[in-house]
Amino acid sequence: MFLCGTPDFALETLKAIFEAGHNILAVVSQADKKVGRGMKVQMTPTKEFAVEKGIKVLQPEKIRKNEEFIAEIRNLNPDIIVVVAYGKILPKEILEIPRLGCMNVHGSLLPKYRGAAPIQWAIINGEDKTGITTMKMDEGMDTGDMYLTKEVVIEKDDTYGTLYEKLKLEGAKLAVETLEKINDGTIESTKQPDDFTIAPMIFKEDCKIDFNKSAKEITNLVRGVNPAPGAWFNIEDQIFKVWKTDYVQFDDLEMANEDAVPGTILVSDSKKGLYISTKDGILSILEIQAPNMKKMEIKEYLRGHSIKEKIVVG
RNA sequence: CGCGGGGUGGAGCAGUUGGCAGCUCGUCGGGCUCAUAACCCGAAGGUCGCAGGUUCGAGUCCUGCCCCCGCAA
Repeated sequence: MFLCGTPDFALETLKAIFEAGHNILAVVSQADKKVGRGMKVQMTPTKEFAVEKGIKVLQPEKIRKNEEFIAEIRNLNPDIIVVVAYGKILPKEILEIPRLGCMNVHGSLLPKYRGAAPIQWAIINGEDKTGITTMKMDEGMDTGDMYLTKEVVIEKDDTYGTLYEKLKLEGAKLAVETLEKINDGTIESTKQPDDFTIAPMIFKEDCKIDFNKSAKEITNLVRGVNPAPGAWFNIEDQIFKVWKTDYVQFDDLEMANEDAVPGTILVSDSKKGLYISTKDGILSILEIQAPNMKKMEIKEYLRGHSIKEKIVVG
């Protein structure tokens, strides 16, 4: 067999398959990236593991019309190709090479949340559950026939980061289970229902806090993009990132003015915290990051800095 | 040589045109209160990252070095 994938989400599955005793012919990863301060080149997680275990690593810059790469795969003649968070769509000529097809592990309950950022969007939309789906790949974006699914509950305090960790583990387990059943011929793939939704890539603009939404929706956004890239808003032309929030009702807060324009700083106090009005409910900022500073608990931040009350932000 | 910010009492920060080193919180002592993470009074605690330089005088200006952090998913 054969595995394509880059980040540590894929690494978990790679490890599980390796430990289950499958013969991994090669690992395909995106090119190494320059990361960190000083732009040091760092190996991708899957590559690092492969190198350690002496597995062949391929890092084609492009895969479409890359005859050399395609010939290499034909030559290795895998029974199946497993793809996890690889970041590129495989062309038909590659999909057709393995005898048992290509299997993909996706971080949602398909057909919901097809696309690049299923985990983030599930949280942003306030879902109470999501999951993992394994499927037989076709040429579309997460449109292949499904093999197995596994539900995962989204807890109230789950963030993109914590949910990612949970799904990573479930994904690895489900991948191994699916592989075994495919191998035994004890599984059928089923067509996806028609009511699909798309989870597109998330850009910085998507992470801007809109105080015309409810405090609950904003909190879901904050959870969904933590730890990256982070929700943000402006206070007097300075960008502040927000890492943790909660929401309270107007009744719960003294001095709260229900008529305040959404985005008004209602309370800014190093003992009480930072509260901002929204269209529906009050947003309590719990963890903030000012420009060029590290993340700070809000009360800690307000001890050294002042944010004016009554002003409107956003 | 990727871009940028910063090192000031225990914590988070101010510090203006170079001229007595400040603020909020915490800590300690005392007081008030039925009571408090409340309130009042008082106290301790700083080689202003390191090394040079300019100056009558440097946290502040110049040079070199060390360390920390943010963005580049």
